[in-house]
Amino acid sequence: MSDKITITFPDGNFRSVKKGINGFEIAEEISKSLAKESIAIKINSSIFDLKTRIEKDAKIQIIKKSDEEALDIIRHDCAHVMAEAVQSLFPETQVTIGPSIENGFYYDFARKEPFTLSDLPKIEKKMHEIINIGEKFTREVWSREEAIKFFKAKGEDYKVELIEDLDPNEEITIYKQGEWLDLCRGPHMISTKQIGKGFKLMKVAGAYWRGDSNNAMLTRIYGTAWRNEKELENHLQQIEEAEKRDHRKLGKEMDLFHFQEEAPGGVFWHPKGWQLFQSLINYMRLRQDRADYVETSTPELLDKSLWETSGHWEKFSENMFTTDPKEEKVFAIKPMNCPGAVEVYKQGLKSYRDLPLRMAEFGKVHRYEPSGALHGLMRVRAFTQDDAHIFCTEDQITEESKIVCDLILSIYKDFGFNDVRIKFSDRPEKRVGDDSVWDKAEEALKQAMEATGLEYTFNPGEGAFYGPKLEFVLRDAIGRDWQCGTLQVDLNLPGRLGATYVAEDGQKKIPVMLHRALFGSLERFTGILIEHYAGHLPLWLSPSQVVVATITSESNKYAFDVKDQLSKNGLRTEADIRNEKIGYKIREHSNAKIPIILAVGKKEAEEKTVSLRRLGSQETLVVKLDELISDLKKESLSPIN
RNA sequence: GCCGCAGUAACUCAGGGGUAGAGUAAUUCAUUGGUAAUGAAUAAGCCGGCGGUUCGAUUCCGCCCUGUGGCACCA
Repeated sequence: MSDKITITFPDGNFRSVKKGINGFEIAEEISKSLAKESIAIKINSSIFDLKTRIEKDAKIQIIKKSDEEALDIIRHDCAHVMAEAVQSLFPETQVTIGPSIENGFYYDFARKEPFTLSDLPKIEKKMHEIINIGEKFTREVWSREEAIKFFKAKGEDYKVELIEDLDPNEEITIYKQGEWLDLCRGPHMISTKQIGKGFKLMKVAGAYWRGDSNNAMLTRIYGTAWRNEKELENHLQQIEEAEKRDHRKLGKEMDLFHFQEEAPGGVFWHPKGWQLFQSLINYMRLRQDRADYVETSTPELLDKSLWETSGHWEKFSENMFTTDPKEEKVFAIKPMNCPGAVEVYKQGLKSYRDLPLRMAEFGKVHRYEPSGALHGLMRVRAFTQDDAHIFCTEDQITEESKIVCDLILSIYKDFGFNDVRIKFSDRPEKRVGDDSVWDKAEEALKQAMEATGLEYTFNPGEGAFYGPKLEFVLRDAIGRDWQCGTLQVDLNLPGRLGATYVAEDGQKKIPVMLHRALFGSLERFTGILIEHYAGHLPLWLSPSQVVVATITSESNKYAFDVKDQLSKNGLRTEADIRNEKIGYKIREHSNAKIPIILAVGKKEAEEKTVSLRRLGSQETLVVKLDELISDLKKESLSPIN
């Protein structure tokens, strides 16, 4: 038997090495600098500690600190170092879990007094000390009994619970760094020193043990970690950039909307915000008209019994607003539009010839969202859905679903959202209807997805209580994901609410109902657009499109003349004839995110021109008034016109 | 809903057991100017609400409301 094995590198080169060699030794054989740089090894597509012995022929790749794959390991190491720092500073603290996450890591601690922001600098300082010492990470395999005994003795109840719940066949591995140790699968780097300085503790938060609100609340510390300080700096700057785009901040600055104490989760739309909101509705209405939808409107208050019949009451009564019973009847404020839509459908006898019937409604719904969930326009208690219910036959599900998918993607493109992901969710635990019906609904939706050829990910158990659903997640200008559109195949509610149609054979049948929303919540979508565009709305959406600003009062008359002509041509225009310097006016209107500022003075008045300046540009352009009007008329058209 | 943090002038924020502060905005006056802040003066506050401690609370303590960062939830 040979004591040699063959390792193959990513570039296809291979070499014969002694059996039982580890990644560090391989790196050293190649070069000293590589050995210094390396932190882990990929063996046949799984990542291991650098010191892991290789016993068989394998494809390997040395992971250097500068590699993309290093991030996860650095972050996980950071979590361990933070836990050590915390336990050395606050010995009464129990550790639980501490994974790496997007952009960083966290660790959940159990402690009587939750940590506060003011504890972070101390912990961070201690972390730097631990990193500077350069404690070696070492891996050990323990027996289950040994591990349980050890953590029990230490009073680490959560760790004991974790070990007890591990798969009995799984090896129990412990990672030590200096004196401190943790139950962990790894991998880790060689030394804490390799973490470097590219990390920062960010915030503290409460988090339930094992993500279950029935369990104890732990105290979680979040950190961000990168390969070097420059990357960290970069990340912090990105956070700042996102804060600048915050729709709550911009909404105030642009005078779009406000919230107040008396209406938690309710939006007060100001004239400009409402203008934007209406532009979106008008756009969607046109798109729907062209896609053969009809539009309806149904009552906000419906007898509670209707919600019991639909099944909403059973699942969501806790989250529904109801009226104070002035008579026997209790009314519920609608949290969804579907029962109303079915009632409209049920008026008059429907034939298979009427199907598919695509019925839209810009319905305002109210949901009692948990107080902690509220967030600006993104999560409110009263919002407007661009809802529609497509009544169709089972045979039509695939085609109709495909049409909806195409419509959604086409609409998102009009706002510059080209990166859209689709999630497919199937039956949840708490649901209505027989499994055979669910089988049919899920199968139909899957077939529809096949027909579109679009890629999707699978979200088991996340469907609506009446049917499986698709969710459309779009990525904005700075790479954040927002879940907006949805399509749900419902073979349950139409039957429960008594909808029928007469089929070709003269028999009454129950139609299928597809629920779909494209923007989802208009309020939320407005918020997303504000952040996506950083307040720089395209001309067609901008509530104020043009400001005509005078240089001196001499040009007031001309300014009003320009404003009138633009207004007559459908451009939302204001004149600013205040006794202020032009620089002041430019600054103010730029801050208010007005897309186009026209400065007019003596010269412009004489020549019938304007001096045009666009938001975000320092350039000025002198243009003839009539040319400007025809250009802006074109530019301000919505994408559907 | 749970854990942490916050609430002071229209806005952004400082302050702190003894009559409340700044910048911006507003109002008035002067200034008529060429592309991101002209100058001066004036006025502006139940210091989120309710209780408690105290001679005295905007400040300290408790409860509540709202917001906020997470967790949980999201038809």
